[in-house]
Amino acid sequence: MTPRTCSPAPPLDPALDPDEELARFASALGHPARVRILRFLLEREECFAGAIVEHIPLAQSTVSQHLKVLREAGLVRGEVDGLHVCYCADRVRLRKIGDLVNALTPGPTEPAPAS
Amino acid sequence: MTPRTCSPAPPLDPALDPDEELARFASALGHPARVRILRFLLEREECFAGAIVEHIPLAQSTVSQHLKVLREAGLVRGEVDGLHVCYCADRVRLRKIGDLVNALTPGPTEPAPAS
DNA sequence: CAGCTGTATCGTTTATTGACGGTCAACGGA
DNA sequence: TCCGTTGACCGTCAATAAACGATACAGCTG
Repeated sequence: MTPRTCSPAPPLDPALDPDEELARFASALGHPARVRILRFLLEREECFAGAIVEHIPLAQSTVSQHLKVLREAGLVRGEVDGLHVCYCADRVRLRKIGDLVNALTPGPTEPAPAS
Repeated sequence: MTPRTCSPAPPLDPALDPDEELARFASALGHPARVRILRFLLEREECFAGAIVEHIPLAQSTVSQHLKVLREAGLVRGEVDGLHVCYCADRVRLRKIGDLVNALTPGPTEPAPAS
């Protein structure tokens, strides 16, 4: 069976200059609870919202808000599955953030932006 | 002459759990003006504060605030050089952020945390 | 259909952030 | 010594974010 992975590709705002884009992602990661949620989702490949709420010592509504922020940044996707909502971290998007950060400091591990 | 590189190694708060640490860094990167400042510093290897203020369409005091945030996150160092303050981006710290983000998504380019 | 359950959203409160002008300390030059 | 320049810091204001309880809503289940 498929391990309940979320839909493959949400759109991404194309009209952002790189600084704004990076700032947007970083901003979404800029709260410990959100990092924690993200890490939790990454550990478990997928899970429904209730599990997250149980894992995080915050009110359900607060967790939902954080999930919304993560969703809007595209770091997380959620899709309704009957009664539950199944959330997944978007690894591709996360990779992209790492790339954006690494691109700031061209160095030994990052050959060159090149053409 | 030395190219005005800043001092080598400021301390780093050791007692932070990884989530908080990442959130802290991300939070510092979470504003377009700060990303822009950082990029500007990275382009120029070093420069004094006035140049940054000229480059960013914000009041001097605002830029100074942003520099403070970047300084407190350890992304930037500034040292007084007579009348000026010489700012440098901390490439090592920036690398570390990239690593922290990439470590979230162990994948093809990131062999494994291993033992 | 009625009720329960899992989530999202609303409205409120408090805390934090962003931007600004003003000011102050440090320094260098006249 | 006096002045101009540089940049940090302070106080203020407005805007945004974080947290919560309450409520609304959608979809099962009886």
